[in-house]
Amino acid sequence: METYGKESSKENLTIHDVAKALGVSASTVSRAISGKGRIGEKTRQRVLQYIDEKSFYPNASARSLAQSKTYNIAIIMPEVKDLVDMPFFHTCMHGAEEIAQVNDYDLLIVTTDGTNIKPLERMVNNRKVDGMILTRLYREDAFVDYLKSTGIPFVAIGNSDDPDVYTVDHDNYGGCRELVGLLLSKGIRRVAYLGGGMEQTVNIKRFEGYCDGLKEAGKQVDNSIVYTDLISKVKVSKAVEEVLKTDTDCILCQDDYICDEVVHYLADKGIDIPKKMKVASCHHSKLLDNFPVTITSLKFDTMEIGRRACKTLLGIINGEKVYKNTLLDYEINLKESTKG
Amino acid sequence: METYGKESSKENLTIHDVAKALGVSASTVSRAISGKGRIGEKTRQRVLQYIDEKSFYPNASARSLAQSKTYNIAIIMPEVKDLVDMPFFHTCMHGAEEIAQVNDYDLLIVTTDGTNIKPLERMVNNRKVDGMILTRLYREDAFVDYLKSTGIPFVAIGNSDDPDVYTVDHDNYGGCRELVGLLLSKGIRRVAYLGGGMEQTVNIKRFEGYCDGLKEAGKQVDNSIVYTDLISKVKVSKAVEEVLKTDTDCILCQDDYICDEVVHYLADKGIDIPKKMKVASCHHSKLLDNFPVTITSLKFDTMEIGRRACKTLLGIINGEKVYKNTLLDYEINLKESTKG
DNA sequence: TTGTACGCGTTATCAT
DNA sequence: ATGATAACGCGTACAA
Repeated sequence: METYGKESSKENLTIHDVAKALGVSASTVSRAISGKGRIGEKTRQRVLQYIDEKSFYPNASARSLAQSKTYNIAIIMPEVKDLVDMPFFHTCMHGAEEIAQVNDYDLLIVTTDGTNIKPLERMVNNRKVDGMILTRLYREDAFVDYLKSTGIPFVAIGNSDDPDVYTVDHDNYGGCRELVGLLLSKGIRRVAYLGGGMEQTVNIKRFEGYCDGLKEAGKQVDNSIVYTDLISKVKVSKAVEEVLKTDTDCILCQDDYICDEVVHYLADKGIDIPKKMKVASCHHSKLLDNFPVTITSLKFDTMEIGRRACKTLLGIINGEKVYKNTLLDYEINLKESTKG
Repeated sequence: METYGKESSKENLTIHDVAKALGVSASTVSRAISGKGRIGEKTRQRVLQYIDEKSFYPNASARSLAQSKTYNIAIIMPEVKDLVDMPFFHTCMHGAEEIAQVNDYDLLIVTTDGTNIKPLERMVNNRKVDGMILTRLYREDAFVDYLKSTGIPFVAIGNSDDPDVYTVDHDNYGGCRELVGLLLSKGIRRVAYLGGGMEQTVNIKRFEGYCDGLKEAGKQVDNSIVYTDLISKVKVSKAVEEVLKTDTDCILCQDDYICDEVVHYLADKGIDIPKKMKVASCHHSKLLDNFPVTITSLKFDTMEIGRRACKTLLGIINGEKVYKNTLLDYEINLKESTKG
């Protein structure tokens, strides 16, 4: 096994090689790189210059083993099937990655549906990551229970009642409440609510905002124009059909996916927006940009969600003091769809 | 150091713990797990049962260090700015992850623009991955040059002249050629081509397919209705405006992003599709689904691209024989936009 | 300030 | 078939 010329080839150097070449010990090299422990400034510079020159990079696995730290974090993505709002998750992912990268962490993606925790277990059991970001929260969240039981640091995107869970979220509640208030102040009389399920906490928050927005304006929540189980396009259409029978003059959509269906339905029926019916959405994405009429909506900085989630996670990992619950601001975009 | 009750706590076991408990040596345990090396069937079962019972999982970092293998691969994603066709990349990503997961590999994502190879270098230098998937290919690709120089296994999504590069791609050339032929056979006389830049090899392939499709039908490529530099919406509009001055009866769009703009422009001008102008796109995505008129397009199985890229990469890593260039099939969807 | 020696948990080589 | 032992490359008490 001839290893002559090893140094000059693409064989990887070790701190021992560096140490030998510089006539110091391996620990000195280690210290120079990590910055930990006392070390003379000149030797430190000497080492740093040498490893830069020779392009030495520490072996991540070895470092990992020695420190019990992987410098990896994982982000859990929902199954692709319901990819209607995948852009949201992907944008979060990129935000998280941005922060991870500048902190010399790598981001590992894991896709799984809401029930299968096997992929998480593998990561945790094999100690492939130092922490995790959960991109979705359910009311009774099996992932949360599992992660808590393991003690691994994690941050969830969304809202949780659990005082143990670190969360980062948009202020869905505040946004919806203010939006509803704004709509009512503009002369709109009755606002219907079209939502698609209450399993995810984000939807609960939006609905609460809707309710409190009404109450704040002295109005009652009228259950005959409230829908929270519109899990298919057909159901959305049906709901709009029902709403049209009442004297409702505005439809508030839980997200732009529902809004998409509402707008299409109204267009099909020749019902003018905003003349005959006003429409607003609790979430803005690219989807809304392709409509003939611009839609009033809540705009959130999704990338920032990912960034903050990652920052918080790294904070926890590094034992820093971080906020338990981060609530990011919203922006209300008033557009044509609620004009008049 | 009292370690009583250690087993029941969340302290992680090692193969030594297992070995001691079973009265065998650590190497035996290792063999039982890996399946490598000779080992008695009954001891093997005994070990396997025990580790299952006690939920022992090998430490990934240690294994990594010992084997010089990370069981990680990376996928390089383009910068988020031009997220017009991000869904393509994200879908690839999920496809790759699916395969990675069933092979006990983890997928690490890295975002970078076309010029900055720093993030790649970090991964390679620190040996955090066993291989990489490149989701984009440029004509003179700095990433390819770099990766080749390191010797790390990698697979690129797209097309490359370089005989050293493993690639997986849709048959963009064949698809476009057949699509053009089909359009012409349906009575269309002149097909304009609207493309958005020739840096990426996928666009070159599509354009070549367009040209050869024409030639095959005995037509000449007419440069006055060919655009390959429409890098903004305005430019696309301008191009359509120009094309409308000629007696062109069909516009072939390089991708659905351009198609989006074309359709909107025509709608604004009150030009009926397909009566006054036929439209087709070389790529289908969700974007096309929201149009008032259904669009004839090439449909590719993007998830499968990711899967195959990952399979190929794992094949290379494991020293298996794999195809150098994989070309996946296309599907031509004839819709209203070219009817007549 | 620097060096020595050992540990991190696994795999691989060599005996037995 | 199994066990002892040496890597793998880095971090870190402890010693000097």
